[in-house]
Amino acid sequence: MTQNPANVTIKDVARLSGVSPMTVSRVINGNERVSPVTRRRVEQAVADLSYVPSRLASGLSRQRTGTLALIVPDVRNPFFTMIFRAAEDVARRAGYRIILCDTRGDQTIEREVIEEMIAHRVEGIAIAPASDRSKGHLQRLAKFGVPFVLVDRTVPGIDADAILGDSVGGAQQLVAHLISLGHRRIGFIVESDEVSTARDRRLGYETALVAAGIGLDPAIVTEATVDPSGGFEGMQRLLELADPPTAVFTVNSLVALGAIEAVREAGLEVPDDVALVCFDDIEFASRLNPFLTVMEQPAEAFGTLGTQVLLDRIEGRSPERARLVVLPAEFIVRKSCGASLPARRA
Amino acid sequence: MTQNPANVTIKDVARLSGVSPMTVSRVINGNERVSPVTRRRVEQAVADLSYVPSRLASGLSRQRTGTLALIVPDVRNPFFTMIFRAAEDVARRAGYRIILCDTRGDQTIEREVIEEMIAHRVEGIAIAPASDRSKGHLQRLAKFGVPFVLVDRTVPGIDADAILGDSVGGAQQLVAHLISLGHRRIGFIVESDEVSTARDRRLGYETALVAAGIGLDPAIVTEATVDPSGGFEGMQRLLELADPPTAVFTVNSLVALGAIEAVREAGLEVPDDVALVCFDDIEFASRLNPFLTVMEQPAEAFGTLGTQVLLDRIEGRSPERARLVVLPAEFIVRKSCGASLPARRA
DNA sequence: TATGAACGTGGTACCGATACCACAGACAGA
DNA sequence: TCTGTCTGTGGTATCGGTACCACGTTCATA
Repeated sequence: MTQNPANVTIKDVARLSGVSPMTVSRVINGNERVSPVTRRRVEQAVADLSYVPSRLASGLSRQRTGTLALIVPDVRNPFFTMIFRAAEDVARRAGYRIILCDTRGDQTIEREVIEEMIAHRVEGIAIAPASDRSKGHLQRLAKFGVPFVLVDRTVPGIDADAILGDSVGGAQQLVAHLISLGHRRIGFIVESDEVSTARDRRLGYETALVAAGIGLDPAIVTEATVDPSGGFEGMQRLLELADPPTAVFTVNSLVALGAIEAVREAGLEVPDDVALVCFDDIEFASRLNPFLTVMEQPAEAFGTLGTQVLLDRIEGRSPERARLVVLPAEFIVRKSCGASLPARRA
Repeated sequence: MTQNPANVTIKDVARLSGVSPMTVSRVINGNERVSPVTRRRVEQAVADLSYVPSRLASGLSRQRTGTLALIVPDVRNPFFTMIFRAAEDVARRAGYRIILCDTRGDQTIEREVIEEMIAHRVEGIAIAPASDRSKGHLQRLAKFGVPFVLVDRTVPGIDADAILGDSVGGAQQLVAHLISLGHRRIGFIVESDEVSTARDRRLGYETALVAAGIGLDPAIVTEATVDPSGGFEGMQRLLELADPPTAVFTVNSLVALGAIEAVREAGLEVPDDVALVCFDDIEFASRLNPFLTVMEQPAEAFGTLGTQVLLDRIEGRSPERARLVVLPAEFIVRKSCGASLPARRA
């Protein structure tokens, strides 16, 4: 039995090629101050022994790991998956690796994951924080001097680079569209006010209503978890009202899916009985059935720009002040808003 | 300015609490042979300095990292995302972290990623290999003594623990169902024969046809990439035939989505003009529109069992021989197969 | 009172790589 | 021929922890 290659160290390579570990290190790292003959001998030994340098050791010695982290609340949400793919691409090109972490929107897990990443000595973090209560976690990152960029969500009191969507404007446009179709009683299924996108979308929702001279009715704004089951329950609550909304805006498309199920379970239909609009498209769902009227956010751009901004910050190319990027969303009218139906009132 | 806590080492903590680094190490690792008084002093110092032990250093010294890797061909595929979530859960409970890697089904990236994970000294890998050509990569893992478990796909010539779905049986059942509905000309859109699930599903497809006394026609079996665009092109090819199939089986649901688009673009409809069945449900798509007749695989179970089997192997609880787990799939009849339509022929 | 075990703690070497400095030899210019 | 520079290489300390062994105390038991 030959030795397990995972235990082969730089010294073994040095011994076999008859040079010092230092020279092997130079060859591995592409340092040009090595004679061609030596280089070849070392490379041969590396191959013969199947030597793979330990990133633990080199990271420790070099005091840098070349690793980033992307922390998101839910990898099942295609929006975040797309961000990851794009981020990975940019990171790889820049010579970094990226670790994906799922917090499940849970503060405790988020805290653990962040400690984890600090312990790993990642060089930077892109994070879609679970909520405003993530503030403490982010301050901890700042204290440790770990650069980070906020993706999709801000946190009050945290001054950092951020890549955001235009939640206020997008929501406003979605709701204005419903209004233009004649709706005046428009419900809103939204997640906790402790999430910046939820707050911003609520603001856009209210702005659109007020601009149209429609009074706000807190009874038709309901809080839910950001997944289909949350949307289901939220819609159920709205439908049980004495005077239910004729149209509903949901904070994202996962919530919309559940909302639709609730509508159907009540023996009603979308958009005939309840019109529906939401944020974020779900590619796979829309291909099968281009149904949801959505405000589609450029997920890849979130990942690409987020990573670039982070790398700029890490490598000291950023200005002192925090950078803020706001990405416009694309309004896609499909069936769920009932745009093709006759307007309710002229 | 206080010192950056990321640079605080065990020695700083030792100095502040007036003990040796060794004792600090004991406190950190919950070793009970430390007096309560000392323990409290050390804990205080840890808190005061915001000390977070370096996983690089401890990993290097301890010769174990407590890290696993999950390598998949496409994180956008909900099937793999579900596996990740489940795997993470099991890993966390067992005190391990898990790194998710996306190879994009690309051999080159897969090779890089595996080298990466070896360099990281992960203690085990769960992998859905890109194709049979991954064999070399897996042999490399074996050579390095890194335990690994195959998830969803096998590779000929690789003897390792594996968690698989019943691709042969599932495919057979799907195709038999189409036959029972009167179809005799059944197409197949499948990925490269270098992927075990593709081979197995093809085998199931052929078995079902032969069992029904239907001849095989290579003209209506077409190869495609495993995503909507592959399905789109595959279906286009089938529809262009002089004698196109009346029903089509696609290797998974992402392919099915594209196939449906092609059918529609040709001015036809599913299932009226072409019936459709496939593997893997897409939760988000099916909630919106319970349309696809599918063979749903228990994705979470793949992740859960895969990780458990891997951990057993790592911790020496496994038998010498490789374990093979085959998970049954669930047949869900919905609209795309046209089951509710009058049968074609009696 | 002597003995030995158990307890709490520290010293030292080492995990595997790299930074920094030193140094021998080749070679150019005076 | 002598000096000075450049090239290629090695020695040593160090990154931040941990394993292993040793040591002084305390305390129960003979």
